[in-house]
Amino acid sequence: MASNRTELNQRIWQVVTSIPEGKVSTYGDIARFAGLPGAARRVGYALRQLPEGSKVPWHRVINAQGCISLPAGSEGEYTQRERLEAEGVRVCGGKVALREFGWQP
DNA sequence: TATATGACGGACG
DNA sequence: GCGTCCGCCATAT
Repeated sequence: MASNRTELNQRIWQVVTSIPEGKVSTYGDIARFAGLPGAARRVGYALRQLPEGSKVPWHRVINAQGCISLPAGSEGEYTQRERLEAEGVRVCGGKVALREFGWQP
């Protein structure tokens, strides 16, 4: 058996990869889909460990408020915003309209 | 074993 | 709508 850490990361990444292009999801929802309701923080921790060049569309993951959780002005925040807009997800005032782009299985 | 931390979420005033 | 506090899970030290 691999460590829980590896399995949970794999499971979380799997869910994130399942998000279709042009849609976004929240940490809490992902945690729920991964079988860990309430472990939103754990999702953030897993995404933080993602290596560059991973095929995981981590930019489609935002917080329940529809905002990018990364520090404003940081490289990650910039990259995420650019990628979302490139996929057709409109980011107004640093916020995303979950009513329209929120992905639900 | 205990304490602090984190790309969070929800409740409360 | 905004700022604050507490709870959740796993990891790191």
